[in-house]
Amino acid sequence: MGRRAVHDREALLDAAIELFARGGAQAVTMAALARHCAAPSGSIYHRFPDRAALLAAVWLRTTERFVAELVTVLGDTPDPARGIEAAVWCVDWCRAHAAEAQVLHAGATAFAPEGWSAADRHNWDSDNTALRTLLARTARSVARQAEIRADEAAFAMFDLPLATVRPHLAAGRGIPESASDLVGRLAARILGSPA
Amino acid sequence: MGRRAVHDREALLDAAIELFARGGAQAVTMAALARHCAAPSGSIYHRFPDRAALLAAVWLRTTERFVAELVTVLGDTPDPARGIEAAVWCVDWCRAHAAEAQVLHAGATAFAPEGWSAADRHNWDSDNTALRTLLARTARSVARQAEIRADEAAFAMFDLPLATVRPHLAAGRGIPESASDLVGRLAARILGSPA
DNA sequence: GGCATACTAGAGAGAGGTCTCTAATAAAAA
DNA sequence: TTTTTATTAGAGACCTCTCTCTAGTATGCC
Repeated sequence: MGRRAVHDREALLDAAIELFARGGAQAVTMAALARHCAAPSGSIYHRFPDRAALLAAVWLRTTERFVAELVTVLGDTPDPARGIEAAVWCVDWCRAHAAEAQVLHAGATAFAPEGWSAADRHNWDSDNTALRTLLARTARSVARQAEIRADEAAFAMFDLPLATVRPHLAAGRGIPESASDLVGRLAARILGSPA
Repeated sequence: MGRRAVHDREALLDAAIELFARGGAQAVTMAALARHCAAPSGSIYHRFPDRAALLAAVWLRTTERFVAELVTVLGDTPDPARGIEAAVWCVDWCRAHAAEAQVLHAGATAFAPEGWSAADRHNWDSDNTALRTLLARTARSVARQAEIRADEAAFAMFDLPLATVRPHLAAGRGIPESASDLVGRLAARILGSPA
């Protein structure tokens, strides 16, 4: 099968995410990645045809991992209690994955998707529509049972945890345990369950 | 008094904010700003000693303007009703100032404050402590009257509107009117006033 | 008018990043 | 062993950006 890889794709992406967490997208350069991994630039270009492909891969792998876990947390037929759990889980995930949380929190636009290849753009689109339908379905289901509006339920489950986590990520701090508590309380208040 | 300025400081900052809204901090280069204003690079460097000073000015002017208006909205002795107004006002401000909202939403770290001059860093520090004490005082006052915790009140007044606005900013869309409604309802629910 | 001043104007050096290209190398397959 | 192939290795052309430096120009004041 040819020579065994010293720098495999996953390790390079891990390093790229690390660079991103430290200095934002502008710190994720092919040259910086090569330095950080002590790899020659050729090895980087062997995996990623250009910088846009690297940035796309950082975004896509991170979001896909996050959503895959989120799906299992939400389960098949989410109710308000499950919605609160999901909100708290988002906070806990950010605490456990500090660097990837920075990626998520920066949003796709930080990775210059306008420069991505057609294939990467397509993957991004499918991820987006899949996520949107998942969230819409979940929000509707929870909102019906909690007797509130769907946009309120959606906020409580997804925007609320990200908003709580955001100041800590921006400051480069870790996420305190109290953030999970706060999200649990607020989500409970919005979703109307006993606090 | 010397020659009249063709490119004055405020106009350059407006242009820089425009560039930021379109392409993030990496798009705010001295060269790009010069191109965008059809000014020679010398004129840019006449106003801003280096790129870090430009980025600092973009951040500082934007936040100082926002906070100055916020102070008047909050008034002297904020109560829960005033807190809800402030939350909705944040959303309306973002709608009315799309480009500056992008700056605010990106956070200071997007402007590489580690490279700022000592003077700019100092201004940033004072702004921060002033804002923090303002928010803490407001949150305490509102929380006492609403009989909730201070961190919950702070969330409802400041993090909540930013979180609601965030997805729209990230997508490059304008802020819909419905966002103001949503924030009003959620803030009312958290602050415990009649919805 | 003449002078001082504040600004415009833009060339150019130097640094760093992107990407291409060729050669070397290690491991699996024949 | 020989061949094939995936990968490492890194030199180098090209581009863009930052920042410096010198010269030119318009305006207010004496």
